[in-house]
Amino acid sequence: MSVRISDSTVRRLSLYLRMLRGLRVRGVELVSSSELADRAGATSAQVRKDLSLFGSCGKRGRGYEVDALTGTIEEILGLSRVWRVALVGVGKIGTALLGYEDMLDRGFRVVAAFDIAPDKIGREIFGVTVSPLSEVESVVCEKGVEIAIIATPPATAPEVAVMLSEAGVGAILNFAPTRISEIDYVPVRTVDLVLELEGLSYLLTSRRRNGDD
Amino acid sequence: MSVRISDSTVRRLSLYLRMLRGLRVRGVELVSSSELADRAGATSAQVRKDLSLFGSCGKRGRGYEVDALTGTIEEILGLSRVWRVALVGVGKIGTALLGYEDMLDRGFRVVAAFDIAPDKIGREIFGVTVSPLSEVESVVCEKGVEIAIIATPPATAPEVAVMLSEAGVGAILNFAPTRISEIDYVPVRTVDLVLELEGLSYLLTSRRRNGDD
DNA sequence: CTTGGCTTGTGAATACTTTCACAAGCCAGA
DNA sequence: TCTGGCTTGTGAAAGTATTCACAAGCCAAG
Ligand SMILES: NC(=O)c1ccc[n+]([C@@H]2O[C@H](COP(=O)([O-])OP(=O)(O)OC[C@H]3O[C@@H](n4cnc5c(N)ncnc54)[C@H](O)[C@@H]3O)[C@@H](O)[C@H]2O)c1
Ligand SMILES: NC(=O)c1ccc[n+]([C@@H]2O[C@H](COP(=O)([O-])OP(=O)(O)OC[C@H]3O[C@@H](n4cnc5c(N)ncnc54)[C@H](O)[C@@H]3O)[C@@H](O)[C@H]2O)c1
Repeated sequence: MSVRISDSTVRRLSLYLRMLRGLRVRGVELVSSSELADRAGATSAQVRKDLSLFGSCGKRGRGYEVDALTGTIEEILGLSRVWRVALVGVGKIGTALLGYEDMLDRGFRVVAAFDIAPDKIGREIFGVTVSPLSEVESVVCEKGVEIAIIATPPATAPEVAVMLSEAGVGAILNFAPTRISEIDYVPVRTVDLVLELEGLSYLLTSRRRNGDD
Repeated sequence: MSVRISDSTVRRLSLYLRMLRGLRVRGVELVSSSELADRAGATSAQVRKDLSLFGSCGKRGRGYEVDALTGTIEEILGLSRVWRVALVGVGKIGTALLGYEDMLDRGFRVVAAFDIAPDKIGREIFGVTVSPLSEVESVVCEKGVEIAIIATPPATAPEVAVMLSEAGVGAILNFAPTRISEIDYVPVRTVDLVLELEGLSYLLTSRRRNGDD
């Protein structure tokens, strides 16, 4: 019954979903593939292909029902529920993430935080109490943590990932600029800020090289 | 003379470069495509294809010269220099970014910061003085800002992007979960944390649906 | 100098994604 | 009920990216 949905399609589905939720709040009932496309930066054909992957619910001549489509995409992406998230490394970026309200609005609740620095442990930050990393196993189990975010220095990230996967975390989002290979079928995604800047550096440089065209 | 290098290749080049710099510090002189591949999460054939895009410098039977290859990739990506970066929106994430030393180590120096909140303006944070957004044009020009990072609330991000491109910024890295379309040939990359979490949500959900295989 | 082990560089093959283009279908209005 | 305008769903085509597989080349050792 399940089709494999490619990574790039999943990303676009997320974007469509964000738009659809906005439309729903505004009371819009129908939306066409080209409207969705405009705001997600895709083409209308792309949108229709994406949506047709899971026997689709559009109405020829009219468009898609906002309500139904929102539900379907939430179902596919697993977003009709709230995920329990842990944060490891309550430093500069970790603290910012703890205060990121958007996460909860979109279905990700931070229920635990870990650090190794004695001055961080025990403190309550944005409503979450920081536990010592040594207690990761018990806390993850007790609070039912499903996804972890790593925001520790790059050198420690791989070992932290191992601890997390052994503690039973199901997926990891890594902010440290270190490659972490999939451990024991726990998927890992890395967000690397500097990598993105380097991509922009390439664009600026190659453009300059080819005479600004 | 210039070949178009695809986005995914550019990303991998960044990863190779990071590894190469590490090897250089450790005094390693030669590296094979399979060693590079291991740590970048690619295959050796992929590495060789990537490197052969720009008439390559490998030695059959031995591998690639770490030093020469580092230089070549830095040249291609435009990383043999320091880029001047501005940060707009000195809130939770913006402050964390100002304190992110790794950026400078990798060739991106934050030379200006902007906000609209009166209590932020004029303060010096991690060595950078916060200017009012209204002065963006003069400050960008004066300090020679080439790349800007947007860390303002999502609703204001698009208008900030317009101001930045009009002020002469060459590229934008956007942290707000809003699509910003390319304005006037200024490339924009968006880093969307929640989108990444949603991708993980999909993986966990689809796996569960298909019986953990 | 020759052999053997190893690694690059690259066409060809495969796999994956996106775009095209149009029949099929829906609805509003006459 | 019929017509015309509009939008979906989808094969087929085009475009990209990755993997395969092997000749070409290098070096060290004998
Ligand atoms: N600061 C940023 O804006 C930024 C942006 C993108 C990525 N990053 C990355 O995020 C990571 C953290 O950066 P930061 O600037 O917040 O650094 P930081 O030094 O402010 O914070 C690191 C925190 O991790 C804790 N820590 C260290 N080892 C640990 C371990 N083994 N287990 C648990 N906690 C541990 C430290 O006690 C500290 O609180 C780094 O990998 C950095 O490259 C930072
Ligand atoms: N907090 C996080 O960890 C986090 C993570 C990822 C993405 N983001 C995104 O980054 C953005 C900022 O988030 P935050 O948590 O730092 O919010 P914040 O409210 O702490 O900071 C926003 C800052 O932007 C300033 N600002 C508002 N409008 C502005 C304008 N037009 N020009 C310049 N400055 C302006 C505000 O004065 C404030 O200082 C949001 O779009 C958020 O979705 C935040």
